[in-house]
Amino acid sequence: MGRAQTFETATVVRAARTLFWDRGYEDVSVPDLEEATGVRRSSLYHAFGSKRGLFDAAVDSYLEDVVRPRLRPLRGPDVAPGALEDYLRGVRGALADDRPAVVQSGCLLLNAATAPVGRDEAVAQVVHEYRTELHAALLRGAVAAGVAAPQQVATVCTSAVVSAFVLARIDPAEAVATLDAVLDVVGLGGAA
Amino acid sequence: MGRAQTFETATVVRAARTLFWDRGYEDVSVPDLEEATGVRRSSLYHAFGSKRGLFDAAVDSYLEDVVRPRLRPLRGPDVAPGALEDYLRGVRGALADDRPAVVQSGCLLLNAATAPVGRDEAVAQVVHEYRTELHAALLRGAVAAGVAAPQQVATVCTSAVVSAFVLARIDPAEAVATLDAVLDVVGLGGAA
DNA sequence: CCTTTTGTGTGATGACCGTTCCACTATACT
DNA sequence: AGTATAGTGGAACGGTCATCACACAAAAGG
Repeated sequence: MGRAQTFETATVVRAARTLFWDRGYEDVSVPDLEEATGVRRSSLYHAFGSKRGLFDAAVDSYLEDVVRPRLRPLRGPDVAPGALEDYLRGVRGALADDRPAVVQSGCLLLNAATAPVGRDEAVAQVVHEYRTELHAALLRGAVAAGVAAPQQVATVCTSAVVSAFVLARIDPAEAVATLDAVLDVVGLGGAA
Repeated sequence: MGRAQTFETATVVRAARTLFWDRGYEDVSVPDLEEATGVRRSSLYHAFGSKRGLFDAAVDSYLEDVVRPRLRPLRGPDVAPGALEDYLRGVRGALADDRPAVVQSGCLLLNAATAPVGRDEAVAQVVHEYRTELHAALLRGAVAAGVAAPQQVATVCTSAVVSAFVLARIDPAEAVATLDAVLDVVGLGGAA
């Protein structure tokens, strides 16, 4: 019963996610969100409760549509030997991409970690879980690849990914170089 | 000639630096700065021109008093073989420190990198130079330590330091674990 | 058809932001 | 002592922020 929503929730969340990803939580204003989504304040507040509610929806969408698909090959019961290398090269490719929107945004969650909103308990928790999930996935990849010290390799790879995303905003070339170096050190960087 | 300043510039900059370090540029308001420094707006604007001017002074102070002293052993003409390990262990110690103010603040510059103010050209440039300087210093340390592939080792260590500082705000224990792992992988982590 | 329920559009709310203006105070040079 | 100069305190500025209140629009159930 009642009037039907004139916008598609997923589309609006995706638009908001792009904006938050690029500019961070606090630098995006509600008028900015209105413009990007084409939906007026009152509707956004009706649907999401607050700016923060929309951000939380954007974070969920980020995890579901961006993070998990990239991690999928490392999470199933059978992990291919080359899955870790594939993942690292995939991230490398994304950061080396010319499209500036992709390059300069880094990671939505890591950006939030160092921002004021990162001091929020719930946000900090999500970021923590993200890193834990990433590390666990890379560990599975390291084991599957048969490296000598999988635990340390996984941690080093995780740190490379984290710092690459942070550097992406400042110096994409260095971000790529970081991933190349870790591929070398870990012994996956050969002519492959 | 004229009236003398009633506050010591260095002290005020240090207080502002602590605040910016902890909370970031945009989350610190001018009233916050007044309270932390004990100096009124008009005097701050007279001395530093703007909130941004005070932030720039805080960044200079951070580089001079925090970054460079820690990097000193890696910059002179003679670098000790253990200097790289000492540096990494020093950062580890700082992050493992119980004092919450130290632990949870990460790095003033890296925090700025992912924040809105990081999109400012001048700030991005400073952060880039910081990372370059850090990498160069670690490279000297890697050469002095006589590791097999100094270039890659330096890059991996740099990435570990960067991600440790970012993680410090969310999960200090993981930040420490990251540095431990890189010490292991690089071959400096033995019983030493 | 008419009522109920839900979504939308407009406009205003109080709070806070960084910055500026101006009168007043204190120092240093003549 | 007198005057030019620089620093300080306090109040105010316009602008923007996130949020909300209320009237109107549309769809579903009786």
